[in-house]
Amino acid sequence: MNLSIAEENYVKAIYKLQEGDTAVTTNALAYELDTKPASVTDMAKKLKEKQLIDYEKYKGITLTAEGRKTALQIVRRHRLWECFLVDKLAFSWEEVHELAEELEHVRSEKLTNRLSEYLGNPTVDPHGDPIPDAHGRMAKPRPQTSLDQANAKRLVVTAVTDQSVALLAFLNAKGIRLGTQLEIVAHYEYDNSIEIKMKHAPSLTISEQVAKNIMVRPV
Amino acid sequence: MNLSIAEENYVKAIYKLQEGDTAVTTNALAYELDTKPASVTDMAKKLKEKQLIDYEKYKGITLTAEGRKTALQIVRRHRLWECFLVDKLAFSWEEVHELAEELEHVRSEKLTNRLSEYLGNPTVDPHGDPIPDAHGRMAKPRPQTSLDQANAKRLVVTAVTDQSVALLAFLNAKGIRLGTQLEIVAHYEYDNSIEIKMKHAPSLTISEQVAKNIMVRPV
DNA sequence: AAAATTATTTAGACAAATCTAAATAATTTT
DNA sequence: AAAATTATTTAGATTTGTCTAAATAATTTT
Repeated sequence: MNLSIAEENYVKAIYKLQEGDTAVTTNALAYELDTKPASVTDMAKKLKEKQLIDYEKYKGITLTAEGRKTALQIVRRHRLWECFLVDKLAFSWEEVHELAEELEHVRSEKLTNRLSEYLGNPTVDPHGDPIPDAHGRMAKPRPQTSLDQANAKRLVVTAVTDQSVALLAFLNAKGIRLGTQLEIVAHYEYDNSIEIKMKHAPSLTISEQVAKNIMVRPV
Repeated sequence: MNLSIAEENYVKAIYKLQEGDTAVTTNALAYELDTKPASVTDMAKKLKEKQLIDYEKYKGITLTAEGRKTALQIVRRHRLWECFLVDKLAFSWEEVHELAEELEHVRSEKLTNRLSEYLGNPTVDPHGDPIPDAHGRMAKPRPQTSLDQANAKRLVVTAVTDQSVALLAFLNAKGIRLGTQLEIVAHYEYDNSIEIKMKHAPSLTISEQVAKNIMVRPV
């Protein structure tokens, strides 16, 4: 099936928003894609026609098996290009998302597989997200929670869920990246802030807002 | 200026067809882009509006200085990606053109320059075509002629002007690639064929049609 | 130089992807 | 359960890039 770039972006966004088998709403998708609900309705009809999604008026959207397969291919390409940009071209993690958004639309399986091989078949991208293999299989992420939910004291950063340039640059500035080890010093209900401490550095305070997007596991 | 992929393809095609300051005709451009003359007229108006081309009804098309600059950026990206695919991902030269057609539209100067650096700032692509540098400057290709025009006997292949998969695969099969040294054994007017001989191989016969697309210089 | 041919442009249409404004359905509040 | 609010869809318009068919300009042939 030959999809346009717009169609690919919809499929990818639906995949991202669909937790389990909860249907994705028109509004949520419009917000995610920075477009209008009316446009989402239009596209939903097309993608249903192409059997990539299940869609009934007013009932929301879910991917079909075929749609999920397509989504995983796009995600695979996106994350492999991110690895390439960081590992080979020395970009920093907050710069690569936008570039990968463009590169992911080059739909050549041969290119994708060669790129993967060239990079040593990585299983996670620079933000800690798992990379689907050529068959769409993904390593199950190890149990992780967001930093604001963590009970353990000594933690390691495994992923970042919000890939906005702003957040990633902020974390960069604070010295927080994948694999960074840290301890929770205190959690202040008073102003919803968390005090953390990294090795060889003074402790620092971040908001719960930020902590929600930092995934960690006990070390 | 933000150009669409279609606009970029027109600018690139005009650059390719424009020899010296001869204007490019509507028909030639339509043929090159596999579209209709009427569509070319439509797009010509848009590109004139954007000051990328000079265009007067019935008088043909030439690039402005701005248009030439844009074209060179696209050509630079195209040829760098071709180098990447051949040098790093082990594609053969006939496979890379189509992929580079897509990759060339990722318009990030930072990416382009990092890629160039990563490849060792190459000055020619896998087909022997020169790569413009970040300022649009290109190494002047050394004097070369097409194989069917060559007078010298001992020659080296410097470029291939037609990048169709068919021709490149044909040359591959015959063992002809960039840098290949050969001798002209005979040129038969009778059936417009040329007999050539490469080192350590029996002589072989190719048509003038093919020879026209093989660029050579005396060795 | 008139006729025939070829090249180019115009006019009007279409598909894809989007939008706004209005209508309708679903959900929440009172 | 009626009213108010929110979510979604429909209808109709817009932009981009393309097309066909017809009209016009340029060039070539006779």
